[in-house]
Amino acid sequence: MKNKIVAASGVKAASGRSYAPVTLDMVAAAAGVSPSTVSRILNGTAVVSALKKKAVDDAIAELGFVPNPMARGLAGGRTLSIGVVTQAIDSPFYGVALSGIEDALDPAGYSPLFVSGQWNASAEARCIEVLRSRRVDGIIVLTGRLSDQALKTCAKALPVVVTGRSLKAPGLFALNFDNFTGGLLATQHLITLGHRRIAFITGDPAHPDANDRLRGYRTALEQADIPFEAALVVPGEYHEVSGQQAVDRLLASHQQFTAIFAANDQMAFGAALALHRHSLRVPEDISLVGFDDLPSALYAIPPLSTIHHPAYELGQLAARAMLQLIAGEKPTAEVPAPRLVARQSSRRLGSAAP
Amino acid sequence: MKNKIVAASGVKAASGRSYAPVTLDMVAAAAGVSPSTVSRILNGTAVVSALKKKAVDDAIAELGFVPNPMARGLAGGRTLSIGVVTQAIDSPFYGVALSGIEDALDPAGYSPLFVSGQWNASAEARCIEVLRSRRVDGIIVLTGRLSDQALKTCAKALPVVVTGRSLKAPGLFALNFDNFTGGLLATQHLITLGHRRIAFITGDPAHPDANDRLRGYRTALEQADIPFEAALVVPGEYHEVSGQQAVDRLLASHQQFTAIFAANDQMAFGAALALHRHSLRVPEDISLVGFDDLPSALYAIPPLSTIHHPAYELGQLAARAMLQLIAGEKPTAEVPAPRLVARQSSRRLGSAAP
DNA sequence: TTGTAGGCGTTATCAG
DNA sequence: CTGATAACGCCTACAA
Repeated sequence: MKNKIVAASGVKAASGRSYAPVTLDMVAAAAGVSPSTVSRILNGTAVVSALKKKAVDDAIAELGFVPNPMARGLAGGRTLSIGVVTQAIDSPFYGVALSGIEDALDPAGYSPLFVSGQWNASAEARCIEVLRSRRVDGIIVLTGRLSDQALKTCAKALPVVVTGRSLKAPGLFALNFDNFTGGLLATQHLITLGHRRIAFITGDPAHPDANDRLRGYRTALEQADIPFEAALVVPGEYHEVSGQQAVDRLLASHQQFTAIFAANDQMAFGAALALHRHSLRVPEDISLVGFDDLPSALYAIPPLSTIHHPAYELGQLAARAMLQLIAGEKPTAEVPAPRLVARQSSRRLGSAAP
Repeated sequence: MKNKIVAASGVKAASGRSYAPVTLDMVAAAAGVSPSTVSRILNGTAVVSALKKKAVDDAIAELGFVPNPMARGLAGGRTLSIGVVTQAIDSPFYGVALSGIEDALDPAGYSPLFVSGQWNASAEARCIEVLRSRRVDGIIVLTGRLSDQALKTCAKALPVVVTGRSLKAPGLFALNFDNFTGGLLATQHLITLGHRRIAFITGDPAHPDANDRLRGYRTALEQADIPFEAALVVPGEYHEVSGQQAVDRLLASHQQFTAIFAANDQMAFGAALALHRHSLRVPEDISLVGFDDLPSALYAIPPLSTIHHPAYELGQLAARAMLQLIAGEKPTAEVPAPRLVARQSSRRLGSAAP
């Protein structure tokens, strides 16, 4: 059913003609059947004789008919559009995820409707109102600040897929990345390289994932019998400036450290710049590890060691889960496990060569 | 079916929703007026007595009524949504522009509907079909590959705002950034610093802006009486890898050069990495200038000198122009002029200190 | 200034 | 299997 819609618009695009309001009724007339029959063929709602089906398919192709989503939404109660609450559409991390969502939704004939919550619970709540008023068929929330309760309530009204937290509720599916293990891996990596005084730049404490990453850091230290030192943990806010400031503060405090683990890549970039400004080289003087594996991590100087966070796949998974939820199936998607990507920003303590 | 209320709740119950649809009719009933009066107040279509207006406004607030965009769209009115054809929603440049669009549209009650064309004319054509089928009130095309003709045709059916090219047609408004001057400024900057052998990494030749930037480069050379050398111009494709490869090729060709101007920041980042890999320092050995002033340019090491391209403002301007077009006004927006942002990746030729 | 009636393009519910 | 017919929620003449 869905494929037909895509095919139809493809044909129309290929013919390059300008828009004309071809309605379902016109198709019906052209095919010599009733509108209901056309509708049934379009939606696979009922079995139709092969003969009429062909006649209708031909008419659709001929006329370049594209169903009107408005009318469809009004009559049928669905809009073939999925609301996506993101925090910042221009974030390097979310951008990739959105791209994954779009790609997964498209073949099913659904369109994403993006709204930005700006890391602000009340803005997010407003976003959800907007989406509802537009009668989206479901809502995907990319790691926001809404309370679990708010999401559960929302899920009573329409399917919800949320990333960045674990949560169980009817009509709701949560897709959580294992930030704890990610933090663990990153820290273990540095420990394995011989580092013992490892500074940590935290993420925004309001994010659950930030705390998980911190827990991973602490656990790795414990496992290696390295005492935790609060002075080596500096607060950040997940963006570049905060990483830069964190390092400035760290340096000003005269704490000794040979490595830095930043809770995300953006802060790692800021940290790298601060180190550079203080004439500290990465990785010769200080090893640096980030988190997320943004596309740009590969082009940092030196290329950043980091934890791979599959944002694109996450978007795809979320979208597919939503499609399943809508179809009444139970989503089973699992987020890929975190994986360390060792590049050139980290090296063995005291080694001259990499 | 006995009456509307029963019918409505029946539908909702069937689809398992608890979201109570408040309709315009209900508002009318609550306020003791006719539906058309409510509609008029909602749209400002006609003058209504202050008394009834207040009653209706109260009822709307009381019931938490939100007009159904589907019904509104179907009935022939607006959908309050603007289609935005972007090339890659996860591009650092476009992400910022989208953000500007969203922010400018929101206060007017419009929502953007983003679709990605992937730098592919036929995909873009399909995008436009999708947007039209969703009955968007207008289309903003962010620098695509569609032919001017295709855009003009499209503009006959609904308002179109396009960036990245100059074009005049009824119902169409083009917002073009002055890429030529940008290229000129960047090159002049390097020349002023004493550089004479300046390599240029081009953008994808399929983009008009890429050629304009190249023209700017050539013109600056001419003005300074520096002979143009084809061997110093290497093709790129606007992404990091291509910048990296361009430098590899340049170095392999044994051409002498003291500076590189990359047609966008992403290629400049790739170029910087390639230089780093070849143990060439920026800016001590090679000066580097980019184009676009991506947010991350500020955090490159060293921070990248570049041409400021106001992506966010561009998005805002495009959105506002669209709003004007819809209102029947003639947009007059002008894109801010390009501006050089000198940071640390470029310095005077032969100088030891910055 | 206000109300009434008809229709926008589909889907869903009935009979046949 | 198929075809009328009634919604869906709102807007816009047309009438009053």
